[in-house]
Amino acid sequence: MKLATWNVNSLRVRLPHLADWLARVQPDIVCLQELKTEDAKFPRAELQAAGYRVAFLGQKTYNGVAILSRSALEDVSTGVPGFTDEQKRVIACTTAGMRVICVYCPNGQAVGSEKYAYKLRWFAALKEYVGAELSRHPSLAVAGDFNVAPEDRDVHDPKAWEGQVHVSGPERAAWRALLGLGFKDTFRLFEQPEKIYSWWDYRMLAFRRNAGLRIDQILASPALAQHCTACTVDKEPRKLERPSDHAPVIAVFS
DNA sequence: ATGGCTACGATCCGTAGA
Repeated sequence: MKLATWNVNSLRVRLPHLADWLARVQPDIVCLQELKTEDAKFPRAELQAAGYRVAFLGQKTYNGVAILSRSALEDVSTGVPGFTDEQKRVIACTTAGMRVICVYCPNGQAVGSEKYAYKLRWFAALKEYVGAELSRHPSLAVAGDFNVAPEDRDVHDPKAWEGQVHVSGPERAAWRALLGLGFKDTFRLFEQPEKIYSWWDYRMLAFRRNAGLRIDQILASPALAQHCTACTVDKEPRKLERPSDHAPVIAVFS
């Protein structure tokens, strides 16, 4: 069973890459972020033709999340209950015997900015939400673009990034608070090569230099993590013409 | 040198991403 997450940075632009990738990798469940697409323009027919049921929460220009699954999607919920937010960042469903929460966490722009404060508020609300969900759904995955590089080894140049947004202490503490609920970062359940990242700036030849951050993660509840047999980043789509700036992350469960 | 790309929705530049 393969569960993947991918920030596609415009679903309409990336649909050919996504379709090719689905055919090649054959994931069972896919969490998508940054659709940048209104629901009316969601490419439902194309994804159904590829063999997936779909649940999505979109908006014009910004944000937008979706879950694709080869199995039925049940009990779809959107947003974080009790956290009023115009930004479409969270969708959840039950599928293939597990609960899946797809998240597009806020960028935060710059430490100290209003968007940074929003990011921290948002993470606090997410923690309450996933904690409550965990008690109801022992087999729970939280997958997406967290916009946090949890440790220095997730950063190509920790010195240059020190104290910056995505790596600041409060952001990392907010991310670690999710692990405090019992979740595992599936990528770190396994021995990994060094310098594995999931995002590279479009500028400065960052991908060629592997100047990236590992900000996309698949978190698994204790019961689910026991069944995780692998977690990898698939860099292949990042090598294509007009790529997303993020690469997919794939976790395998027995 | 605080830029460098890319996507979007509005024009022929501004906002945002990370």
